[in-house]
Amino acid sequence: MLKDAHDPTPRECGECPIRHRAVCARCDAQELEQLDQIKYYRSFEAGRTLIWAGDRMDFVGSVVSGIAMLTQTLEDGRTQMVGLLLPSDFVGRPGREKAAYNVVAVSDVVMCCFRKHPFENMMEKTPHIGQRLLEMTLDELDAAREWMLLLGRKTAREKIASFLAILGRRNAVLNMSKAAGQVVFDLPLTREAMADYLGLTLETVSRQISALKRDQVIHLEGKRHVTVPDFDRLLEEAGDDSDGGMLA
Amino acid sequence: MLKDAHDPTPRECGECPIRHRAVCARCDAQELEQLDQIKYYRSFEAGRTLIWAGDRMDFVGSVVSGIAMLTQTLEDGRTQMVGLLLPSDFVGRPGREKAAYNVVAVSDVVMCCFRKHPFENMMEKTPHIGQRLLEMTLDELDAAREWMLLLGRKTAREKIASFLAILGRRNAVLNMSKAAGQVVFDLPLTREAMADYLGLTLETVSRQISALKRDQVIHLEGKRHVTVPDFDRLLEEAGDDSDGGMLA
DNA sequence: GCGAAGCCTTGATGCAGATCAACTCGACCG
DNA sequence: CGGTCGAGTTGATCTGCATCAAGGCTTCGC
Repeated sequence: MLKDAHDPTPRECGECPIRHRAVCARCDAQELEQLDQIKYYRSFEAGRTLIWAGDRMDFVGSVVSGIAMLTQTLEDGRTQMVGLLLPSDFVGRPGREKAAYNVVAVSDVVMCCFRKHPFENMMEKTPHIGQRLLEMTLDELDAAREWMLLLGRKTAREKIASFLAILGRRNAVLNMSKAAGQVVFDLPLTREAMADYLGLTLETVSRQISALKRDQVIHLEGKRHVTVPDFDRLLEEAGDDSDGGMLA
Repeated sequence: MLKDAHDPTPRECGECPIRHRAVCARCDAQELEQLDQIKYYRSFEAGRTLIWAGDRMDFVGSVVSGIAMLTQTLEDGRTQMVGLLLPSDFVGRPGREKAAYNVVAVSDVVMCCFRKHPFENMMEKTPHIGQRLLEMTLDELDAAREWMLLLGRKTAREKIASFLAILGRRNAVLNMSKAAGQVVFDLPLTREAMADYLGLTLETVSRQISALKRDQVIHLEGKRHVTVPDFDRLLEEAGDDSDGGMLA
């Protein structure tokens, strides 16, 4: 096994940035102490594969910081991203022996890992952990289904616009959207990773981004910094039922 | 609201065909009695839309018999299937007010519906129901991710072969695969529904099925009855990592 | 400063699958 | 029995994206 990028920053759960959004969201002080007994941190540098599909898994865990992707590949090398893991997202499946997907660090990543068997035991005794995991899994399933619509039925331009809209929406929530409609963010992925996300080639991704720039739907500063002057315009380009379907 | 096809067959949980696979799989006699208080059956005829995306949902439930599909549509009518519901599959999301997807009966369908609020209350008091739902949701998420690989990266021929392989595998399990490799089953979907499943047009579906028939990968009797003389051959055509990835 | 490696862009060409259209087949019905 | 309607097939043509190929920009090490 390869050595980690550098020693993970050790932390207390109390000062953990994902404390209130991860599987452990509803744990009390005593439960956190229990988790503390079975957890450890690991860091990975950008580009590193954390887990290979088929590997035996002896832990599950949460992304603490950074971004990772789940991918699947066909024998001939075609690859499709099937999950984008952000801080607080859960990795692994309790009860499963072997990893089903590759997990690759997009940026530098810190993970909070729980030894699998103790974690499974704790889940049995602490229902709200399973309840929280259920919520998170249902959210992921919704995201996957949105993504299936994109993969199956959207044009290349709509795919790019949809992806930008997702990033923009996430950022708008964090930054409490400055001014009217103006949204700004950085692309966290390379063109190739975007292509794997969207079921396109990297050339098509590049061309469609250029096209959206030419048509003033977005502005680009460098390769990664995006400004959306009119978010509604972007949503139109994304093709889906306007409003952004905020579901209870 | 439209009238149901005909009166649903009333049943006891004890003689329910999905008793041991649905959300209620681990319920004891007393819990079944509780469920009985909050459940009712409904029947729908083939083609009927059970639920429209955006509708207020006052129940969740299980498919007892028949097949239904979850679909999403873009404004201009392009539609993508995002879930295929077989007997025992769960419909709806506890905690959610409005339906996120259309649910359409593919064949005649009987559903076991639970009034939503009482069911949510019961989930809180009966952790193993939530645990069972978590298992089922994780399985669905895996299926969705397999599907994403198909939608994003497979050719039309591979998509058709993959779909036939899924049906064949399911049937092989039920029928204990007669003889060496020979697998037989009926297509439960129209060409159009298959197209919506696979992100293709119905013409392309038809052509690729004809091509697989021409190349002796399958035999057809009528439009719907399929025989697969060599299942491994079909799996090769499906393109994915042979063996069929049976994961713990 | 220079070469090499990554990441990205842009152009030329080809092809898989969409689109448009005609036709077949079987089921149902008066 | 003929008519209609829905499901499926097959052909001709078009087009969006993949593929192949060349080159630009930035960063890094020497």
